[in-house]
Parts: sequence; C-alpha cells; structure tokens
Amino acid sequence: MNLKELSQVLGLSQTTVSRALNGYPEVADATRRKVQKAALAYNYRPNARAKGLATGRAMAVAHVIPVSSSHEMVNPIFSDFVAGASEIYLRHGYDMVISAVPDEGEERAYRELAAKGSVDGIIVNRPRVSDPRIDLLREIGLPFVVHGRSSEATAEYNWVDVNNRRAFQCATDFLLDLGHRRIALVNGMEEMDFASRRRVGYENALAARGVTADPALIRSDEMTEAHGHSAASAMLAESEPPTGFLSSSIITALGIRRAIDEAGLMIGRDVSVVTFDDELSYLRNGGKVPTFTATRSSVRQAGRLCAERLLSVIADPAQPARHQMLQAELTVGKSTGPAPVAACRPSCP
Amino acid sequence: MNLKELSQVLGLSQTTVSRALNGYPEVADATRRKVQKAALAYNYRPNARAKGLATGRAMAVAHVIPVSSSHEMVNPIFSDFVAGASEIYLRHGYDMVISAVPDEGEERAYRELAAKGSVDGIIVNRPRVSDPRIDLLREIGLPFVVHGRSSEATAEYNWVDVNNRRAFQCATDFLLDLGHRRIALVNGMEEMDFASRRRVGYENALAARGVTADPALIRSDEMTEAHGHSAASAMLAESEPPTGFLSSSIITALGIRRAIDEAGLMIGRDVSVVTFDDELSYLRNGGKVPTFTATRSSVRQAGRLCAERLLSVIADPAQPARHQMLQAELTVGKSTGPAPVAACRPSCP
DNA sequence: ATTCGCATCCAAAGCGCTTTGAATGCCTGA
DNA sequence: TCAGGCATTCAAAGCGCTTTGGATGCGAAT
Repeated sequence: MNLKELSQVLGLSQTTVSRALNGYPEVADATRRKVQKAALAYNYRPNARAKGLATGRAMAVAHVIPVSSSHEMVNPIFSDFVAGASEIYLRHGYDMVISAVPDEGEERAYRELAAKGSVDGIIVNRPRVSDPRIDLLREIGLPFVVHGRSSEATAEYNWVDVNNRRAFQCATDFLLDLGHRRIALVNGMEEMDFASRRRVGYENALAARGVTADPALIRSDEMTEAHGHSAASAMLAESEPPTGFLSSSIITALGIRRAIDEAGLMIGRDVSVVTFDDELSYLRNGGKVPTFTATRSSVRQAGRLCAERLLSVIADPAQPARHQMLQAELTVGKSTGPAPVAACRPSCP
Repeated sequence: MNLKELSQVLGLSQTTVSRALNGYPEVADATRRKVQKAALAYNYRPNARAKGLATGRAMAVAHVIPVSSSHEMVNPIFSDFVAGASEIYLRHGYDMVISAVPDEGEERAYRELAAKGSVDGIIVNRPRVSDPRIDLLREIGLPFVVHGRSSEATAEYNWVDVNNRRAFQCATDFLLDLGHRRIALVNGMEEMDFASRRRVGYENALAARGVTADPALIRSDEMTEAHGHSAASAMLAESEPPTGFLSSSIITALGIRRAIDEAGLMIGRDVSVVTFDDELSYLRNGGKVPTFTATRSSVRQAGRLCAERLLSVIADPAQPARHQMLQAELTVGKSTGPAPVAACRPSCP
C-alpha cells in the first residue's frame, strides 16, 4: 500500500493524506482521524527511499567498522557500543547502517558514504593518535561524532571520550600506594589514541613518584585474552617480575589472571591487577566486591551519548563542536592487595 | 555532483551517462571512457535513495538485534557474526542496517521494516524453539535467512546452523570415554533453539551409556562469565560435585575455570571442561594445544554464509529453501583429562 | 536511389514521497 | 450584496535516478 493507493481509497489527495499523517495543522481534525485510521488498517508506511529523496534526509547514520584483510579482528567493545547507540536511534526513528571499510581505501570509502547520500551522519570509532579521517570528514561536510579523540588533530570536532589518561594515572597511583613498584602495563595498540593516553597516564604517575618506567614491563597489542596471557606469562618469568599489572581491557585481564594462576601465584595477594572495565554486558565485573579492581566506564553509555550528540548535530549542523568527557571511576575489587614483602633472595641479607 | 550536472558537463543525456556507468552495451566505447573519466574526476556517485527508488531495490539488508528493556544483554557473538557478514556485503555493494527491535513490538517492527522498503532482506538471529518470526516473515514475503533453526517451525525456510545436538553429543561422549560420570551442562537460555538442541545432545549421550541426567547438574542462563562462574561454584560445592563440565560458550567456560581455580582444583586434572567455541576473535582458544577442549565452529564464517545465502535469495526469491549445516569439530585441549579416581570418602571402604 | 539494419543517443515517464502555489467553499463584516 | 478572510483541500512540480520507446545517422543490401 503506497500513498497514492491510500489516498484513492480515502477519496483524498496525496497532499492531504501526507499532511494528515505528518501532523500538519491545515488538516481538519475529522479528516486526520479518518486518514490515521485507514493508514493503520492498511498497514501503510511511507517508503523510506521516496521519503528520503523528497526530504533530502536519509534518517540513517553510519557506524564504520574497519576491516583489515591482514588480521581479522573485531573490536570487542563493538557490540555494546552499537547496542547503546541503537537505543537512541530507535527512539528517534533513525536507522543505523554498519559500513565495513577496508583499511586500504579508507578515504575513498568515506567519500563514497557521503556522496551516496544514504546516511545523514557518521560515528567514527577507534581514532588513532594521528587520524586523517577527522580532517577528511570536515572537508566533506558530513556531520560526525568521534568516539574517542585524536591527539594530533588540530581542527575542532565533536567527541565523546573517557578520561583515559586520568584513569590510568589513578590506577597506577593506587598500586603505588599499595607499595607496588614494579608495575606492568598491558596496553592496547598504541597507535590508537586511547592506548597512547593510557600509557601517558601510567608514565606520569610513575614519574611523579620517582619510579622509572621499565620498557620491559610495557606491552602493547590487540586486546585479546591471548595477549594478556602471553604478556603476563613472559613478564612473570623474568628475573624481576612485576607485582602489579595494569590492563587495558577486562578481556586481557582474564588472560593476565590465567597467567598468574599458571605461575602458581595468587591474584590479589602475590600479584595485583587493575584493569580498565568497559562494562561489557557479557563480561560483567560483578558481585558486591567485584572480581577485578577496575577503572570503569560503560561503553554502552558512551554509545548512547555519541548517538545523541550525532542526532543533535544532524538537526543543527551549524552548532559549535562539543566535547563530552566521561570519568572512569576506580572501584576496588578482589584483584589487588599490598605489594608482597620481597621474598628472601640471595641478594637479601 | 548529480547525474544531471554530470551529463550537462559532458554534453550528453542523463540516459547515456547512466548507461555508460552501469555497463550497458549500447554505448560507444569512446563515450563510455569519457564518461567514466569525468565521473572519477568529479567524484560522482549515484544517490543511493534515488537509485533505490528507481530500481526498487534498496541494496541493503537488515540484521535484527533484539533489545529488551528488562535486561540489557547483547549477544556476545554479535560482533563476529556481523563482521563476517559485512565482508560479503562489502564485496557485493550492499549496506547492512542494524535494526534494534524491542521485545514488545516485535511483529510490528518486522512489518514496518518490510513496508518501509529500506532493506531487501533480513537476517534473523537467535531463533527460539518456537519462533513466530519465521511464519511472519514468510507471510510478509521479505527474503530472509535464519542463523540457527527453529525446531517447531513447520514451513520451509533458509537457514545456516551448526549441528549443535551432535556437537554436544560428541563432547559428552568424549567426557564419558574419559570415565566421567557426573557431567554438568552449563547451557544458554533453553528457549533458544541452539541451547535446546545442545541439551538434547547431552541427554542423548548420557542415556546411550545408561547414565541418568541429574537435573542438579544442568543450569541455563545468559552465556556470561558470571553465569559460568556461579553455576560451577554452586555445583562444585555440592556433596557430589561433577567431574566434568560442558559449557555453551567460551565466555561461560572462563567463568567455570575461575570457579574451579577458586575451589582449589586443577582444570584438566581434577575437573574437565569441554566448551563450545565460536572462535570469537578476541577470545581465541589458541595455541598449538588449545586451552580448552572444544567443539568449534567459526561464527564469523557463519556470518559469511548467511550473508551469501541472503544475497542469493534476494537475487532469485523463487528458489527453493536451502539449509547449510556446519559441523563443529572436537579439538582436544588442556582442559580435559581422565576422570579422577574417587577420593577416599567416609563411604569408601 | 531506396530500404533496411545497426549503432548510438536522447526525451520523457515513472519510482513514492513532500511541498509549493492555487483553488474551493463558507462565513463575516461593510 | 459583495469583498475579504479563513479553513480545507488539491494539482503539479520536483527530489535523482533508471528505463521505455523512440529518434538519428550511417553504411550495407537491394
């Protein structure tokens, strides 16, 4: 059933039917009710493509998911972020299109997205420290919101981010306060902006206490369970193993815990772990006293905020850029404790 | 730059330009080359909405993600499935729209999706044992492919599924062969078809050996780490604890392992665990000898297959329904071993 | 020389909607 | 009685594309 048919059934013009359904005031109340009833009865929905063509708005936004031919990795936080964002889109009648963009033709893909006109705006995920996408999107003129920031970007743009530097500074301080001195950082890929900021927070905290960061205690890779495990295993096997770990994701933290178990050590007593916790729905760091001591910030909530911001920018593209900084709170769980007193070694008196 | 402008620049009609770009034969080679060059130079892309309106095809498919107001859970396999599917869509020039559908208005939402005409087909996720969506979609006439099956559906429909029953039967047999008799099942929600089939496989295997399934050893819930942990903790604290666990997901398996560790037991020696492994990219069950003994089947691959099937159905909707059954292979890892000889208990001689 | 076929190109209709500009009918006030 | 105002409704244009149904011109066949 399309508008033409519906209007014929009703004996009205397409204009009147369209206006009645879209809430225009110049339609008699009786007529409007009649039209609404018929629309319901015939299960009429305006065709989205035709509507879009006529209005110039797609009522859809794109989330870009980078696909790399080299390594098939999906961002673990993708699902929860998307779930949060789609709550908002649902409420506002927007569709979400997921656009897989291969690493190679990144620029081309973004331009195409804009030129095709199938979306009114874009959410940019996983910005790198230096990320050409931001300037590109500004040039193209398509509304966008970045989840995260790009440190080296000069232009103004809308972003929603969590205070990664501060979170890792706090987490490091927490371990330092507990007496830990050899603290390892199991980080994400450091060309990613969030990972780079986390490292800065870690290094700042150490420097503030006069502890020199040991490069052997810093690892950076995709945030998989395997990475957490292999990084921690290797470090724990060193002659001077760390007594504390900072983890960039609850998934790597699981790997770190596994390595600790395997080493015959006890987490929270022999080795402490503080992790960043995105509050992934299927990996809740739950319980009254959470398993892991963590700096937590809901990525699902970040998804909601990004989506809301994007819809606002689409509604009024001229407004100045706005930034939303979320604070990750440190919650003490069972994975941390005072630094163990050094075991008696040959060098000890 | 739109078609009209481009054709004016070239001094050609819109018809010719359109045909030149779409590969129709009735265009002179020289003309075609000129048009292609200009299209590139001006960065011309046909407007997707207009094209869709004219052709009647949206060049987009929907993936439905159910959002429940009661519990905010995202299917953990969502990201990898979507990543696999989008590889295919990308290759064929299709967009993927993620449609959040609230539990309440499910039927309305599907009808709307079809009537709006913004997609050419749908992927149905997480079918339940009895799932009205299948009949609904058949009635609506929108092409669809189900990831999984719905046992109680009578009509024919396209699906891609893994042999869950067989996988769990094999896994159970494997533990039985190792001498285990008290085998627990930590399952997903059993109104989901896959979980129901897994349970059947488990029960069949036990029955075939004359072992009666103990209801106390079966738990079913969302496949979170917490569920694995709490289910296993509770069971291990019983007077007759299980010596083997079957887990429905690598995520619950992580929780089970945690419970085993906490109980002071050793996985693979005191307690064996076999898990279903969807090969999630950030939770690879890696290594030469994998951590977990598992029946594995890549959900990313399932995403690819579903997408390919859907595009095929869209291209030729009249073709008969086809089914693709993937077989999950059992891979032996470090999490299983012979059933421990019963420790000396008061009741022992 | 005329016709036919072929290669190439084009004008215009149409996809289903919104929106502009105008028409219609009715009531009010002069 | 008639102009003017208001409330309703409508016909038609237009969004940017594809596609139908010709046009046009040229060389080959008659």
